[in-house]
Amino acid sequence: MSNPALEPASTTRAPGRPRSEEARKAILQSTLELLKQFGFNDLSIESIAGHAGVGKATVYRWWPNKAALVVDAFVSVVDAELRYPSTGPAEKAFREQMERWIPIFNSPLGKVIAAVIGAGQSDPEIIEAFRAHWVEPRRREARELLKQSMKAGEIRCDIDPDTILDILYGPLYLRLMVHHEPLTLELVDKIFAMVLPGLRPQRQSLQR
Amino acid sequence: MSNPALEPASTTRAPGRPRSEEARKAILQSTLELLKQFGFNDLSIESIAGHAGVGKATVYRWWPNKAALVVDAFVSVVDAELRYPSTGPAEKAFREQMERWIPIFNSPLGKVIAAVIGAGQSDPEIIEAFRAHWVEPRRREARELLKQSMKAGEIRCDIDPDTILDILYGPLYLRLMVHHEPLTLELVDKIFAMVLPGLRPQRQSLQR
Amino acid sequence: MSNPALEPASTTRAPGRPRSEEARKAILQSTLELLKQFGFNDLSIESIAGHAGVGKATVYRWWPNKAALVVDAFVSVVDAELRYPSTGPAEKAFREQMERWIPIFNSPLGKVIAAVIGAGQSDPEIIEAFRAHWVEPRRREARELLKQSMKAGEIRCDIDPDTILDILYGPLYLRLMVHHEPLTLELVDKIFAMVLPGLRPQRQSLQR
Amino acid sequence: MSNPALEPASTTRAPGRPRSEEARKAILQSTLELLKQFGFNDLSIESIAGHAGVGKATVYRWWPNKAALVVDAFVSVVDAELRYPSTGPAEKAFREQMERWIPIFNSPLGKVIAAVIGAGQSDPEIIEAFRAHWVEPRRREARELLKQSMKAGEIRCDIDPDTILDILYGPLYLRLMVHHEPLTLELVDKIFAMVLPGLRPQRQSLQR
DNA sequence: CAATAATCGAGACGGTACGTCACGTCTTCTT
DNA sequence: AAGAAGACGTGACGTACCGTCTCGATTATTG
Repeated sequence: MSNPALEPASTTRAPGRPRSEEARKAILQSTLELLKQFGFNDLSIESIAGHAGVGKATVYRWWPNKAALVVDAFVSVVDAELRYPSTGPAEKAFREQMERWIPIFNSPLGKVIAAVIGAGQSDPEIIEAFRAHWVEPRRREARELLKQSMKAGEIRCDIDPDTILDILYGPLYLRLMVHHEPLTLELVDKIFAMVLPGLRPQRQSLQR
Repeated sequence: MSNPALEPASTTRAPGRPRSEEARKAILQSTLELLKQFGFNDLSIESIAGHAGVGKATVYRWWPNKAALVVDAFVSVVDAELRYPSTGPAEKAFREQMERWIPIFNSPLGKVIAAVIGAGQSDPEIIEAFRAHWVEPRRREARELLKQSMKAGEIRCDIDPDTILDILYGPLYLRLMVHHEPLTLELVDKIFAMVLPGLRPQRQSLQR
Repeated sequence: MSNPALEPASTTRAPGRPRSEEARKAILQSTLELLKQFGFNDLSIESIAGHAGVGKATVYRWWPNKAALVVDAFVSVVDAELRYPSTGPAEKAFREQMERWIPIFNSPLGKVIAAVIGAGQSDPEIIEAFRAHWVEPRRREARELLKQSMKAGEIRCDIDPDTILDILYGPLYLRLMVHHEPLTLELVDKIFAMVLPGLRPQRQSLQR
Repeated sequence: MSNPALEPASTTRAPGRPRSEEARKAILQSTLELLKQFGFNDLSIESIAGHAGVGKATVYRWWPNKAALVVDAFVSVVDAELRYPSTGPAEKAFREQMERWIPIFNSPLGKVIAAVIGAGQSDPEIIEAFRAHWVEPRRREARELLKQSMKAGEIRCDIDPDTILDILYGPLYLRLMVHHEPLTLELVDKIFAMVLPGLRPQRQSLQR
């Protein structure tokens, strides 16, 4: 993102005082904290700088705007963690996965995820970063698991894995964003009760 | 919301100059126009008032904040349309309804809906207004239709209607917000292919 | 200066909320106060607004920059006051005048005058305003008195009044600005001791 | 001020890399150049360093603030010139000296002097630097010349030399700062026409 | 037909945050 | 040790909107 380390490796350091790593970490940490508290709109660069004990200019030196900063903060916390690979029968694996999501969506991180998706509605870069750093890493594994299960004849193979995942996870994201109903473990049960029969191999596929 | 016509019908009119209907329309129209142009975040009440040729106070007199105004504006556009044909078999009714949503979600109005949900992640009042003026009116009818179908034994009755609706519409909203896959009519087909078997009355319900 | 009352008298008021006279006075008053304390350079619009209990935008609405504001403040305090007309023999009149200046130059107003001249070195408008509202009104009277004395044969008439005034007042302003020596009544005595002989009608004028 | 050469001459040089004389010259040169272009207020240390191809810290290492730097810069330009011819009759010496000032005050250097005095009204350090590095070196010689003339009975001795110098030079500085009248050679003539009679030994001194 | 009352437009008000700039200090590597 | 480079915390800049307010003008109902 704004990582100079990604530039072609040069043995010669840039001249001048190097960037303060403490400042960078404090800024990202404060961003997450205040994002949970206030959401994206009521989050001000000024308050982030103040909370991080950092000059406003230092924030603007490294991030062009609030959006880029929030994305960086979100990515930094989420990039390598929170992956729960599962094995065994697909049904059981997905049910376990989804049940693990419920408390996470209800935690402060859930608020951050919602805030990032929300902010992404005004800024294409944000939603793209969300897809690249959140959705896709998780989908990759899930897609693989689904394909194997399809090959094994456990689940129907006339519907692409991504759509299946949308059907399974769509309701969770909907409730995360709209708050019309609580996000409970029971919801997972009901989703599976509804979807399982249709998940198994069908005699005629995609019938109307 | 801001509709005095909903007050108890009184033959006696309030004294004083009545509200200007032209101003109201101009404000809502300008809101939609600028919303499509700039998105929710870069939309200012000041610019709406200016564009509508209206005093800022006139906006604030009738809408408490930007969110309420935006929700009102887009509700005013789609209020009359998009009601469920409340008769016929439930399956067919929902499928037709969802298919009608696809082009709408892909139109500028879809961007408005996404913007409102997005803004709602920072402001509880917004998401509440979205629920009250958008989700709930539509759910009310859909819920009724589902209940009748349950009574008629057409669909299983061990899962509450709201969850069923979350499963049906969740994928649509997810794609609307995240843009990881396109919103096509095919998606509706696949959702139904997956969900229909589980929608019919089951021998044992909610089995794990 | 920034006085709309100077526009061609119109019977119709401008639309909108009228300008707050209290705010205007508070701003000018605070400007003078802080100018005395900090001088021109260390005077910030931000502090003026804060001290006056006024929004920063209100200052910028009416004055384009710090310089215009300081000039306005200076003029407002100085425009009609501090004129000490004197009659009688020119020598005595001027000596009295100058002696009256000493305590004024040593007072806070002296600091303001010095600050305005100082600021005028970076901004032609300031020094012009200083000339128009401070120097010229006082010179006008002094010039008149000198001309009458010349006609009466009391003082030489081969040197223009303005140069005489520069010689009399130059030392005062020099000490006001440079602070190399104190501004005392004694200085006035010495100036007159030096200048009086040359002030009387000379046999040969401007001899080298 | 920042002249290590004034330190007690030591045969042993300080350890480490010696001060770069090129840097010093480039800084002073850039200061003068930018000062003429932008005036004192809009002159930034940052721009001086940039223009001189020098690190900001190098400027701050040798000059405590902008004022000292500016004073140093313009002193460096005129340091060698403009010393009083310390012999001959005092009257003639001063007249010649003052006549030499007129074109200088009218040159860009005059603007610099005015800018420094102006800036000094906000910052005591500036006016002090001006006194120490500009006024005093010149006064020292002039004072000496006056004292010798007093001893020789050429000029009155009941008025201290500094006051005499204020009377002679006050009008010049006044016109330099206020611009109400032009600075011409004629002015010098008039000053001497006015002051000379009072400069000679008087029968009764300081009479009122 | 006035008096009253609520609306309208316009735009000034006290604020808050914006993104930029320069300050004077610091931390790095190079000379 | 001094050089350049340039990041650091700080604080003021001038701008844009916020939501509230005060104007005169307009448009209705009520006495």
